[in-house]
Amino acid sequence: MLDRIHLTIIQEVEKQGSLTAAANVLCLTQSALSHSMKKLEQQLGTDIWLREGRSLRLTQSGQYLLEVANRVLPQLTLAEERLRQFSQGERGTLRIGMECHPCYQWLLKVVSPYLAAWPDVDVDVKQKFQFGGIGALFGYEIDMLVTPDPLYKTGLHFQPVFDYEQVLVVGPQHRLRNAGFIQPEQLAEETLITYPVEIDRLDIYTQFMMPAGISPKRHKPIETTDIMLQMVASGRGVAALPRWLVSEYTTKFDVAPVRLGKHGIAKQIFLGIRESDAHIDYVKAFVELAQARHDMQEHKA
Amino acid sequence: MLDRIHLTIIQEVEKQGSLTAAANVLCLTQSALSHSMKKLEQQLGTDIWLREGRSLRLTQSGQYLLEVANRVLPQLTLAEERLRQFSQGERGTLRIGMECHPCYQWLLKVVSPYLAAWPDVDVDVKQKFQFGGIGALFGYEIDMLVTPDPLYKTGLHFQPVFDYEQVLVVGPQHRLRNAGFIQPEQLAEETLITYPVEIDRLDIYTQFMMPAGISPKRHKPIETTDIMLQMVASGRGVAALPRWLVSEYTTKFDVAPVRLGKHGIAKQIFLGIRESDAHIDYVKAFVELAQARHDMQEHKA
DNA sequence: CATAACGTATGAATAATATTCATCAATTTG
DNA sequence: CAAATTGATGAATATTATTCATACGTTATG
Repeated sequence: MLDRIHLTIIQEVEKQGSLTAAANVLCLTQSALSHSMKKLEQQLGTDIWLREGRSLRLTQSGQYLLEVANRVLPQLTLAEERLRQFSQGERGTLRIGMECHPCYQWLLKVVSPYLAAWPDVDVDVKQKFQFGGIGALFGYEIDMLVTPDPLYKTGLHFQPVFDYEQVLVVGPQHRLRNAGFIQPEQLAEETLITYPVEIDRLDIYTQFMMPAGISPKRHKPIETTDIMLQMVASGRGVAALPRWLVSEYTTKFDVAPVRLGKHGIAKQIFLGIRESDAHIDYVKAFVELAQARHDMQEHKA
Repeated sequence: MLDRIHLTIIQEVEKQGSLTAAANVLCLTQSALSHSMKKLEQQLGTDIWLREGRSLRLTQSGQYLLEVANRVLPQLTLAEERLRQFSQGERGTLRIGMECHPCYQWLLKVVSPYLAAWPDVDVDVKQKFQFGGIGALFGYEIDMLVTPDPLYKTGLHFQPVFDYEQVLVVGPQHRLRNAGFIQPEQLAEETLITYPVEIDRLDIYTQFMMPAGISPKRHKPIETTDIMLQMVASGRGVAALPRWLVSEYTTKFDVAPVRLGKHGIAKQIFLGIRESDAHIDYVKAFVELAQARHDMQEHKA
């Protein structure tokens, strides 16, 4: 069977000019090369070299094999180099899953410096999962999960990476705009605009209105943050978003944040990975980058 | 070292779904595959499969290796197939050298049916040789030589493939046009047009004029047969060409052949090969094709 | 829920293969 | 022409691959 060693020998013999010289370079004896190639020639049924006195000249088969060697061997050495990079965690693909809209905003800020620091790592972002984010993590659909709902299970590791306050966003001249904070009842006559997800994943429902037995007058799902705030700014309803996100949009739209309840709704985003991946350099680096940003945030607060 | 067998195993395991099934297909034991791959994993420093219960899942490294396998293995099997074809003489490159202009005309007629019969054989035609045609044959510059001057030496094999008469070509109203044959002296006042080669390779000199101590009034070298005959037809000189070649041009130009000397100049073209190549199918086929045409020609005559 | 069936891992034994050593023949070099 | 160099080759040896026997864990089944 035509094997890597044969291609290597042919290439080296051509480079060195003789079996003996090639044998030295390859740390083998001349005899070994001679035996190897003779066997190959017998198996292929064609000579690779014409033996002329004590020198070798490639036959047509030999020339062809040399071309194959020059083409194939680099592919194998590249593969080995790549695998070394994989094993050192220098290269890979980081598939990040996300389960919430604020997560996405946060991610954008982290990925950019990460990509710069790890040029050989590809980052894929996925948003839909058949069995939920945790399932996707366990099922190797993704390698990392950004979520507000950690699930501390064996085999997984979660850590908080971002703290924020969920606030109500109102437009100009809204009657609640200057309230220090609001009570659930004050939303009963409002149109509530949210991302199009199940109600039990909306904190303003689960943590604010549902405990008080209140529903908004109307509920309107909107895909994008921009459109959502545009509608809020034009007085078509109110929304619930992270305070920091609202702050970023106040120059663009005339909207204002209002605290939900006396103490506000405190939220956290978590980063989850499989514990078995914790040693991989480029995974570790991502977690550490997130950690560092989190520490910075706490220091400011 | 990443070797062909490893790529084969990875590919087959993926195809069959398990080590055990792949082992059967590859005519090895499950144990052999397990040992092989474990060793590779240790050398590469990275796992290829994640062992989950009794099934295997490719890691990133493994997926990458599978891609490499799918890309590289076909190249190796193709190479083996090509080498088999080389060994069977079904495929190759036939480098044909030529030393005379009539040779080229003859070759064109033979190559065309040959290429049709041997679609996997490339034919290269070369016309310039550092050490002459024979030298090129010995030096493996070419595999076949078409020449009027065979040299029967050990290691080479020549055989005649074309007989023809070298004749003088004259234009319309030429004073020699209707002579049955001419003597050397009758060329003393003519302009002789020939291909641009050394005089001692021109038969009309070596076999006709030089023995009689005669030179033409002028000697004009012309590259192509067409231009040459055009000049002859316009009365600008006379030329020496094979009779059959002149016949082919009589419809195109108003030229006529005249015998050189009472018995004419008889010429032969020979086909030479290295004896060591005589067994190669596509070489043998070419020689036989030439032989067949020669026999046909003799039969007609 | 026990148990059969199946898949992988592993150490030791064995078989197969590659490599070396010693030597020859042929060719080139000085 | 002697010395040096190169490739080929058979036998001895070392290395490597493969098998065998078996263990361990998972999955399927009645």
